[in-house]
Amino acid sequence: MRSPDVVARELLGKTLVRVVDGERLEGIVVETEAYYGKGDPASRAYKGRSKYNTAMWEVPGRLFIYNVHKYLMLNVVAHVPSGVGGVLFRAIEPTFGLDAMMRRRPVIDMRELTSGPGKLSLALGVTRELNGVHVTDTGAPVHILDAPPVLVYGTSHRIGVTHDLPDELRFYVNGNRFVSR
DNA sequence: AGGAAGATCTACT
DNA sequence: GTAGATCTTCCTA
Repeated sequence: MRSPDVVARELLGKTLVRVVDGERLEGIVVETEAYYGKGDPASRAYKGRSKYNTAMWEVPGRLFIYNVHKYLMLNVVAHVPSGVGGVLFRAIEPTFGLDAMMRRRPVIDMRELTSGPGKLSLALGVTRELNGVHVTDTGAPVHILDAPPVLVYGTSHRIGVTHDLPDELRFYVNGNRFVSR
């Protein structure tokens, strides 16, 4: 229940957990981006509320999933009360269940496994049915485990957006191999 | 109904 | 570094 940019920073270092087909997959969040609502031309909420993006207006802490090209983007809803916004997971450092991730996304170079929003969705077996799942519920098929905040981190403009805001809304763990670029 | 654009990725130069 | 694949949503007619 805070601004997307605050949540995006504080998600760095937390553990993203995915339970699928009886297997547990884990990774440390190393790259995120913040998206606002009206006023943010890069946001999926920019053009107003419709069926597919309605999660961005609703309860913070739930997943928001949508596609770009052939891939699914994994987001968590984040905003102050009665606000609009979300945080995109752009990269994780895989820490558990690597073999199961490799099955879903075979790669030679491990660095390619989860170093991008579309890549991590494939590796973690993300599907549209996960829309609306609460990430604070440790019994959920996708949830997040708390960890000490990463105090020093890098920032940049968001990647791949055609109309960005003046602020730098991409956050990443300095020097981590799994950061997308 | 049709076409364009997009928070991407891969393959090839 | 650039081109092309590919799927959902949105805009216009």
